[in-house]
Amino acid sequence: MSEKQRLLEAAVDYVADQGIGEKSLRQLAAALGTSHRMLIYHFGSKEGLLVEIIKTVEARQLAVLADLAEVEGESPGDAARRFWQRIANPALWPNERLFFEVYGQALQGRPGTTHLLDDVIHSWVRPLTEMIAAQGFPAEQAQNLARLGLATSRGLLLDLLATGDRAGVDAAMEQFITMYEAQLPGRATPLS
Amino acid sequence: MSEKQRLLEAAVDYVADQGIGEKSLRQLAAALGTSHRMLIYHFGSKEGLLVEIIKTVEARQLAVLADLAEVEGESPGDAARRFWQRIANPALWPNERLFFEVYGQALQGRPGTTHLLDDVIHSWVRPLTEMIAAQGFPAEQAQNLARLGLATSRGLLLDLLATGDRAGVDAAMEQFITMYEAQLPGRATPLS
DNA sequence: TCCTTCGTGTACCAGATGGTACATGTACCA
DNA sequence: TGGTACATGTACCATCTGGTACACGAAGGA
Repeated sequence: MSEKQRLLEAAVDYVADQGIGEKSLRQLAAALGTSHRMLIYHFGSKEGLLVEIIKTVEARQLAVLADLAEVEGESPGDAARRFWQRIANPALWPNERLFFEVYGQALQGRPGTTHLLDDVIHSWVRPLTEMIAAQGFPAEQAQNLARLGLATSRGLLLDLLATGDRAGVDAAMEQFITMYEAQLPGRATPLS
Repeated sequence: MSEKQRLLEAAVDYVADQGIGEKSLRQLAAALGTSHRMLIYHFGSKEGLLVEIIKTVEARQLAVLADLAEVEGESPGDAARRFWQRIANPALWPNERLFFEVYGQALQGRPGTTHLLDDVIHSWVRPLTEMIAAQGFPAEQAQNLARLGLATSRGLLLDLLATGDRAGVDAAMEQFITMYEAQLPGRATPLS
């Protein structure tokens, strides 16, 4: 692995812990055991470094999704539960905090961050839609459910990161999954 | 209204538009037609200003909630729809973008922002729980539904602010409300 | 009239900022 | 051996940063 790559990984770990907002190149460099001169050397400019950090954060987030291979014979509700258990894992919190920090800055148009907005929804909704459609939902409803499930997960994650109240948030997610299970095709729908 | 109050309101409007992240006192002051000297004079320090801005953002957010007086004879689903219509109103987007930007920074422990985390969940969940409990839900489930509804709304709002896809996000919310209506007490629950 | 409060302009400060110039070291390949 | 690509240290730069010192003026109450 190149020195550049090593520095980048270390930089992401550091800003995941400390926040990316107010850090100067010199602070960053000192924490990584190098000099601000080297960061400019490898990444061209501060914004160049920012862009690469964000790409890494994005990649780490997507890795969580990609890791969710399907389990044979698992019910849709249990798949959702496993999905949530994985996302809510405290080991991922630093990266998720950083994700939301950058998301917020991207919404405000900070240079170098806005490309994150292009994929932040659809790179998740696309695969989730496929998984849900495989349960027998019509395509359009599957997409609505994917988008809804993503939003609910992110919203509850924001709650969890703010309050740390794992039990309360878990209960809310369980409520959601219960409602989802009641919608599954092949089940009597109380309204029809 | 004091000069300080006037400046504060103008400052919040400005950072709602431009982001609060990288702005210096001088940039802020220039945009407000004053000098950085005056900002220090009125708010003591940059962080003092930051704190007051955040309080204002928080207050504006809560004003949206407080404005949701109950409507006689409205069904629970329609109340939820009205709730969402109000939140998703584009006129509120700048304030909401700023809200999420500050939220992200608070999660990373930026000084002067973290007090937002104390109330960001419960000041919404408390009143929502009451409204939902009034529909006949048991207390605990009402709280779960409130927390879930808040998270879902915020998650879909993040989606909306990133993609601008009002139709897609509305459809996802409609899916959620449909699932919610199916849970209402006094209705046959398909699992029991 | 005097005094106090509020607001403001000008000028300054020490320190930090992102970025650059230039020389140097080290490894490996021809 | 010489060269070339990567990496690094030192020193410097103009500019900007949050914050301060001080003087000044207008308003208003005693």
